[in-house]
Amino acid sequence: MAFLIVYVPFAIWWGEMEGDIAMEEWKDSNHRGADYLMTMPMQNFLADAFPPPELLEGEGGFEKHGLSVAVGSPPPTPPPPEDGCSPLPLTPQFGQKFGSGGGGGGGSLADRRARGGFSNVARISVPYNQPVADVSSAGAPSPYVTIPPGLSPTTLLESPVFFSNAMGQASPTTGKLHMLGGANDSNPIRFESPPIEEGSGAFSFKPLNLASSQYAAAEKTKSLPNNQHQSLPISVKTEATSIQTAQDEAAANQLMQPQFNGGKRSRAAPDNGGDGEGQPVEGDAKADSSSGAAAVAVVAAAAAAVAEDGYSWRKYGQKQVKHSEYPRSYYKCTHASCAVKKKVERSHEGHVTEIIYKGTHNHPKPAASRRPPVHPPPPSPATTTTTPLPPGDAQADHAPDGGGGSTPVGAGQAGAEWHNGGVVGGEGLVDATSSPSVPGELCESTASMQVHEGAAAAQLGESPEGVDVTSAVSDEVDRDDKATHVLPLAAAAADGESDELERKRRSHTHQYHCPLCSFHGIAREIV
DNA sequence: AGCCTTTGACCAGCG
DNA sequence: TCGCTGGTCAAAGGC
Repeated sequence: MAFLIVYVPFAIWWGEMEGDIAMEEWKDSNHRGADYLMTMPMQNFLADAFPPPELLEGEGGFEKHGLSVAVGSPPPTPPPPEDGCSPLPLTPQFGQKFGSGGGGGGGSLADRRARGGFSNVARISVPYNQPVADVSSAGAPSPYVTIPPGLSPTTLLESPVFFSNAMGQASPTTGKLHMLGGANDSNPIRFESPPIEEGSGAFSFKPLNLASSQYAAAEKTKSLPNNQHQSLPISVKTEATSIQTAQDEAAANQLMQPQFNGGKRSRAAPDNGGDGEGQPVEGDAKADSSSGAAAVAVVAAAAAAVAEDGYSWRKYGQKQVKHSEYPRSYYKCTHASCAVKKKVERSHEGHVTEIIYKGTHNHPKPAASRRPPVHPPPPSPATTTTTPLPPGDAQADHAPDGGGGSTPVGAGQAGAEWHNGGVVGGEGLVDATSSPSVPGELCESTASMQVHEGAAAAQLGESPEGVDVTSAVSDEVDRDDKATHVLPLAAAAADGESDELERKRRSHTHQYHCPLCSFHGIAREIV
């Protein structure tokens, strides 16, 4: 089946967060490829959201604002985030023993290796440490985040994750671009319906950088003036079996707001692989966020949405997969008649590197009641600061349940500051601002995150700070899971994968930055 | 008591 | 047919 893949990169901001976040690199102007195929039947959602490739290319590529989303298969149902909390990955999975490999405990050597978890260690840092600048320059592919089935591409696109505010920056993905046309004329990209083909779309977000780890971050901070953030790659993929309709939007809407209210996390830990799921971004966000409370909320919601879909999930397995550095956790929707499943890969640090949804929820999200109560975020000092929170620490609560976590706490309240990757193309920033709270999964440091109202401001006419959204069109052709699989940017770069691959990967991508949390997100279209 | 996570084992697909 | 790999099951235990 087709997948909707979303890559959400986490980035860590080093140094100033100001609006400067230039995501330049993100865009890959050259590669849009003819491949830009949006074959998914998601047209419904995406139609507006994605600009035609041509448009994108206008600027050498893609970088226009907005996300590009590829929809592969039937649009996933957008799960409204219910739980207010998004789980943050607090607990690294380092010593964790990974689920049984096929062989189970006694299993084959391979299994043992996999389970050993040892292997992971070596690999862990790779993706995260790379400085953004490098990445961008390198064109490193970013990791992705998959969009939950519950979320419709549209939702994602509009979600705060990608855009600073609910209003949503105009972006191909958001589908709002077309609306913004006037405002953002500068943007090359307009959202006319992008060429989307049914059946094969893929929507993905990739994490750009990899320096998610605090450790690395700390060091880099000093050294990297410009490269202020490192990102952690997160990919989210969704395989949707059915098409979503209004439901998605509704869900999206729900995600946007309610979530933030909840303070308490639900138990379920959706994305987390069981580790802690994300915790709602609380706290700090508020500090600065004041400026964009609303926007923040939205953003957070979006983030949450990505990270958590608002549904309740039960983890039924974990396993180290060969192609992935990190263990993959398997979740099922706890709803009686719902067969939706999702696979979540988390880094040892607890960052979600990839989420793959399979199926579509055939039921409404869990009652709001489950949403975590809002926890007042502890004021975090460094709201804007780059100091990355320790993965675990930052989060106040994580909202576990799949849905759970959808939102982080107070997301609305929390003001996590997000920057969307500006258009790399060098165009003006599109600001999107970020969301206050990001689901832990997506953003570890959510607590500290603040939201810039950039996006909102943008709409308002204010210039967004640092939020850049980049979109690129890519040639990407991969459809299968592997194809969708996200490689850490750093790794990719290091590996020296062909430029093309990276280009492809980056194509149709949009970047997002969260100054505080280092969350970088990239949406990528996969055909 | 219910729900969830953990994790070894089992199963199916593929080369 | 075998081995590898990914996905799922289910017992045990925790909250």
